[in-house]
Amino acid sequence: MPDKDQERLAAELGAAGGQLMRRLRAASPQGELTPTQRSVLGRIINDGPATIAALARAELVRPQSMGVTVGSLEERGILARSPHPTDGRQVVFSLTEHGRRTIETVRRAKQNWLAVAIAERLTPEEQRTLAEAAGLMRRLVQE
Amino acid sequence: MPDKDQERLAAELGAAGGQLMRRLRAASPQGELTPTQRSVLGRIINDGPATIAALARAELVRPQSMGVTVGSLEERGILARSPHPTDGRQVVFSLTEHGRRTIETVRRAKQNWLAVAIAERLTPEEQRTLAEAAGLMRRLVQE
DNA sequence: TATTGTTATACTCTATAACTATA
DNA sequence: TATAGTTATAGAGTATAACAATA
Repeated sequence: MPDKDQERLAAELGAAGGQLMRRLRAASPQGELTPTQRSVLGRIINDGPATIAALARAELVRPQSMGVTVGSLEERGILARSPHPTDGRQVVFSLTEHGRRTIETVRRAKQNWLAVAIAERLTPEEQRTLAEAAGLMRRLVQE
Repeated sequence: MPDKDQERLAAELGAAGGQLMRRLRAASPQGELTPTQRSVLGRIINDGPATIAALARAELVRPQSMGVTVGSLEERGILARSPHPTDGRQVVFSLTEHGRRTIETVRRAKQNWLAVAIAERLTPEEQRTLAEAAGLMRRLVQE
């Protein structure tokens, strides 16, 4: 059973997280990648090509929702589909060359508001705290 | 200029934050309060009655967007409007008795998924890390 | 029967643009 | 002219439900 401090921390974390996400979305205008798209692409970059169902499980969304996200990335030529070698139901998505270049561009410091803010406004120790906290947040959302 | 570590931290924080917010939204079904609504109510509880414009500035959204959020809370009888004493343009929103009771209910541990997860799955030191990180996130989003 | 993916529909959150009323 | 609020419209992200194809 949570005590007062833990309830307050939950409220504060939710509010701060919401602001951070809003800020991130606001900082990715027009043709750029949205936070959701970046998250999906980051996973494909780290773990390799993946199916919609696998991405949905990893990102904690419904397959239909992931279908929309992946579909928009496919439309933009950032992801390309290919059939699964043995399972005819599955469709594997991988990064295209154009996608790889797009991501390189996005990762450039100028476009990357959050990375700049972290570098300029947090001490190294605070950056370590934040990195640790990101891991803790990952642990909390795991079912 | 951010280095590789800082860029990676930014990406990781964005991804973890996104998952946390999705999980929070999924954990507040039907008649409950959404994270955005909770954030606004928390601010009114802490700082007292406020106008739409003031809430919009504090929460980093446009006044029109805040108008939608506040409007939905007003429809549900959680917030009530009253005219500003001296400025005829402004409308001040405050918590109703029904709103106060709603929030009490939401804050009960059973409904509060995140508080329970924090209490059960993080050590006291990890909780302190997370609390500190929430403050850092607040600082980062400040313009 | 279970899983993968698609299509249709709807809700929340946020945005921009254009307007009215008040200062 | 500037600020507070409203209304209209749109887009992103997510959800549920119903379906087809494959395992």
